[in-house]
Amino acid sequence: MKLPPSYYRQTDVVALAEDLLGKFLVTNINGTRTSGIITETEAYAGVNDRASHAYGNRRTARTETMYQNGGLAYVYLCYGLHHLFNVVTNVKDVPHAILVRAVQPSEGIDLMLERRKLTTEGPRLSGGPATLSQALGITVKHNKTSLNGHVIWLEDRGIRPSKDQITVGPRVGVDYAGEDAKLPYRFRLSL
DNA sequence: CAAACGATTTTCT
DNA sequence: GAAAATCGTTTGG
Repeated sequence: MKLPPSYYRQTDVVALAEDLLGKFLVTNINGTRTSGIITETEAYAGVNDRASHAYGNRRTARTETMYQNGGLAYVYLCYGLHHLFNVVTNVKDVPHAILVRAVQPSEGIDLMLERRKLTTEGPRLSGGPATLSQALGITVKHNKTSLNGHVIWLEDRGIRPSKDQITVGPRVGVDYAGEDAKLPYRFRLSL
């Protein structure tokens, strides 16, 4: 069920981003499990991708996480207040990552509502890259956390999306990336 | 050491 | 639809 370490070392980050649709993202932060079905992802394809933090083989304290062997969480602060969760893929020194942009709540919805300070379910619970992190309790403290451990991990529970459930399009919020902003690296799943 | 800048969300008009 | 909120990372002097 839990995705094995070998899964994350696959080399085609775009194909992997699409494959993550329908997988479960699970956290167990303070002894309580919360999870959701991944419904939106974006691929960030390393040194040749102007939209990636690692474009041009840039190695800094922050991007170092992406250069690690696949199977880690890359969590960073965006706009000073949002924690964005990524899955690091490929092998060591190849800085590929997949941004998880949305999940459909599954387990622990009460706790997710509490973390988000909401009272009812809806798109605002975990329908964006920053809101899903907050709902699942993921923060920058979980940067470099192994996805093979017991805090954050991914599971395959047998959901096999059909092609007509998947929408492909350009990535969001990366206008600064020039031509690369138009690449079809965003994947959405309608259940 | 100073300054600009976001892989966004929420609120207000 | 526009604008604020808000700060670590990165870059330039």
